[in-house]
Amino acid sequence: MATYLIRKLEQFTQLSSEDKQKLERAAAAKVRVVRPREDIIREGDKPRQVNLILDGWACRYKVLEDGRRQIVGFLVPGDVCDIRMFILKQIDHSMGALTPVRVAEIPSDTLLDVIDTSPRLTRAMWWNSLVEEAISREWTTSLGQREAIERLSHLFCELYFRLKAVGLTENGQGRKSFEFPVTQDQLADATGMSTVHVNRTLQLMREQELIIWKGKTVTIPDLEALMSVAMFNANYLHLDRDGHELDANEP
Amino acid sequence: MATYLIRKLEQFTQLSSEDKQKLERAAAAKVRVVRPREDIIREGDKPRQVNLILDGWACRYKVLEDGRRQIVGFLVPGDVCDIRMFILKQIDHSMGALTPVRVAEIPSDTLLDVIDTSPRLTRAMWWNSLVEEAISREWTTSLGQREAIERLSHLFCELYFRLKAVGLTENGQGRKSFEFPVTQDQLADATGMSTVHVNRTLQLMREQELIIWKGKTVTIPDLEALMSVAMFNANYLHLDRDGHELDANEP
DNA sequence: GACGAGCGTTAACCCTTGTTATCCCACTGT
DNA sequence: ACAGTGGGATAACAAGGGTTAACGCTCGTC
Repeated sequence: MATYLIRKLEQFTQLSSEDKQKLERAAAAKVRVVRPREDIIREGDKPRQVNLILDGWACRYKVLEDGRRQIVGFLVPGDVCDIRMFILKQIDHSMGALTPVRVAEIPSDTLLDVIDTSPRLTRAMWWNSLVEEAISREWTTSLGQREAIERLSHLFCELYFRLKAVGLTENGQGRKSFEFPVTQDQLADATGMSTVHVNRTLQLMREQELIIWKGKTVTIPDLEALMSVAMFNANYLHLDRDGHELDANEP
Repeated sequence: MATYLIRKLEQFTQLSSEDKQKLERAAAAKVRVVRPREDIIREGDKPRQVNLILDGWACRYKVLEDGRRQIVGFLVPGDVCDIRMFILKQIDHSMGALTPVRVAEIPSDTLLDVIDTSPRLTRAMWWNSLVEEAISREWTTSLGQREAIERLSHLFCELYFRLKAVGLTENGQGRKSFEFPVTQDQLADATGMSTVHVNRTLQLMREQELIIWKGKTVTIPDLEALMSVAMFNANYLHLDRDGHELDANEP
């Protein structure tokens, strides 16, 4: 159940089989299914438990008074929606399902207990939330400095590396691909662009063979080219366990 | 020494005098002075200690390969630069002084010890980093959805509330003001706008009497008006200890 | 007292991106 | 077979904001 989370945490540090079992048990407690467009948590809710994405895609988003919406992050399998938030009186942003999503509802106490009894897990969960913070800063940088094509390219790079870390990418004949069940509308909300301009820019990216996007599958024919356009530097994802360098050509 | 940090944390919870003394002692250990334009920490550095801003203004920023710079957050007195980062191998963004800054260098162990021996402080520090995350998401929202005048207005609102929390605002004749030693250039890097457009937009804001900015002092003649333009909702700063509502008219 | 650095201000022009409005296709339910 | 809906693709036009290039003011320094 918690396979993806475990895979992700193991990017940071090796977990003992005991640690893994603890996570598995915690995630197995209660599973909820959320349909597309439904919220997993809504801004203003009081945090009661911690939500772990088991399957499907979701996003964090904020809505302005006049209805404008900004997606501030994508949530993929293995992502924990709201760890540590239980010390706040209310959540300051919403999380909504983009596809059918299976969520494990872990009672705060259970998670606290899991963490308290394993320093290694504590560190791994800290690492995880530091990475989320770093991703948020990188989004700010993208929205502030990168222009349309760079911004989209950067997002595809980010998602490729994150999905690779949980084993949700494929690598056939040097072409990397992954499931990407997001509409252009949602992509517009995430990149701060209009739908029309997202579409225009995607056409351009296809022309330049930066991505191939058919149905719900995105293929990256040349990751280094995409990274170069995006000025993507994977350091902020902190995936370099044991100082081992990230390499675009590695499977 | 740690006065501002203590004031900030007390927005979240009452601290015992013992807690406060612990923080004071930790902050008194070693103080470094950083000159304007110098870095407090540079991207790629290995975190060795935790830096607490005692005095002055700084910012977090990221630089793209081609030199474009995005400021991803402002650091004011009482802000902790890099708590929790010591579990990472390297820092993923730089922090630079905007004015002369006095920084307390707190050894990681000291801080861990302080936190470990006081659950209340632990929670307060957690709360603090959750607020920082929330601010980062709000910046993403601003850059993605708010247009120039809204974006600048929002930033002034954020800074007003943050500075109020540490006692660095004044409130004479209903007009709120604070020291704001930031150049239009830096404001441009923070809002993802060009310097020229920052200037244009500031002129507009002065015309509409949203702000008065003379020398290094910003005055807000009508906070509610500014908040309205910015579509500012202070919830994300989580300053509502004991469920007490935030009110623009309160001193 | 002259000079330059740093910062703010303005104008003219242009380009990236947003807006509005169609049209098309694939899917779904009846 | 039909309409309805959601998603994608395009075109024409408008506008917000970037770029470039001046100019001016206030310091601090020699």
